[in-house]
Amino acid sequence: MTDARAAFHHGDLRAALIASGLELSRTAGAEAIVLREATRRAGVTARAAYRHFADRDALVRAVAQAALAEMARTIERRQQGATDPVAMLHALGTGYIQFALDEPGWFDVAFFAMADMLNTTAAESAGATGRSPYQQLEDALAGLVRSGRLDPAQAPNAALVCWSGVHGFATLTSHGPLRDRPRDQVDQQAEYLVGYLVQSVVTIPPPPVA
Amino acid sequence: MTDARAAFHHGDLRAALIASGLELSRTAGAEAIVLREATRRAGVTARAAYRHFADRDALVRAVAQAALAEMARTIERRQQGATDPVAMLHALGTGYIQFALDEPGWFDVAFFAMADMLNTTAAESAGATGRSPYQQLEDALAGLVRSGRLDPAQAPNAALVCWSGVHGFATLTSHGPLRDRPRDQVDQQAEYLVGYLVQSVVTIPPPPVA
DNA sequence: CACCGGAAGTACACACCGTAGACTTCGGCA
DNA sequence: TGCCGAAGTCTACGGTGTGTACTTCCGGTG
Repeated sequence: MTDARAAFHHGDLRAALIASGLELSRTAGAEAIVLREATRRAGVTARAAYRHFADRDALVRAVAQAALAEMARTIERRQQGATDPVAMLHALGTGYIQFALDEPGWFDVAFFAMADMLNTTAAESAGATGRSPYQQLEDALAGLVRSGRLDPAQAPNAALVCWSGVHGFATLTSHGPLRDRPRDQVDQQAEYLVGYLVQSVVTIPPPPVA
Repeated sequence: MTDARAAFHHGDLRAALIASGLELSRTAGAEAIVLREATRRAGVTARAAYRHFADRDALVRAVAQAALAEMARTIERRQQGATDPVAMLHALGTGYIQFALDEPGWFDVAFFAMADMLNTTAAESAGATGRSPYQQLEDALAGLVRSGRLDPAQAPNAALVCWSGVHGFATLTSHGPLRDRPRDQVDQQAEYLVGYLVQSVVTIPPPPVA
């Protein structure tokens, strides 16, 4: 659908619009993606966008997938060289948070992509190794299970605890109440939190409270 | 500024606009707060809103504070009758999540109010007991410290871990990737997560990883 | 009591947005 | 060569936030 022959009047409008969307959302988040401005930057009439996207929301979703892929790449970069599953999980957590802090606009849009669980595992949301952030979490936990440091039955719970904790922290510190805290303090707290979560996971989690 | 004598041509337009804003945002979140529609519902010209709010954003923030207060009341209701600090903390966590699930629109707006840490402690964001959700967290942890179940030096870290975990879970399950999960399953996971966090807090947390 | 100053609300206007329908351009295939 | 369908343009509509200028009406002061 977006093969080379689709390059027609324009070069590849679909890709150009997504690129414009990334520019627009980088500083001001998802709501800054305005269809008319994106087409303007691509040197094309507003209505032309409708040949490639059903409506503005479809464009935003496409940009979101691109942002999520950017996030996956950031995480992969952090994980580079790590082979120990514990180190992998730790790098995943800090990479997730780092991306939210360094690219708050993209983190905001990426959440749109995540909003649909199916998209989270789509190829467009993946990094160089072809894994989306959520799949990267699954991978890291699978590594812990293989190395005998995590009860397989507890893996889903561990995913929940880790994802919730890291995502909450990322949200609170990038858009939320804690967004004005000095960066070095936030980095320190992130390090603490991720260390805390990783350590929790490699211990047997408590059973649900009755 | 909003005393009874301010009731002039209209009854109390400021309050009426906030009420309309709560209606509008209840189902569709913050972006559904459209100034013209709010004034329309108050039976007044669009421009009249500017006598009470600098711009749309100011209205949204005011609505956000009201939503945050609603959240505080939900939590208070959950805590009713609990005296044990552990039970208080547990009820806080589940109340926070319950509100996000039952009122996703208001939870979305409330985050706008939280976006400024000062607002989080403003009187308009408080429940019947005059405490905002963040203050309720501080109170619960202070109770744990008083009862000797939490090292005072670890209280800030505990706040961070709890808030991040609960907020992340609430976000993921109300607007995020997990929003389509069946409600009873989500409730079960919420119970697990909150129990997990509470138990973590009453244990000595691990030191930061070097 | 008359009056008038300022607060509350109105009328109109503007630029911008997302999107619909009909038209034009252009490349590849018969 | 001729034509068909994809890609993009033109024009238009209703909606939005917001600026400037005007009107309406209350409450305190002479």
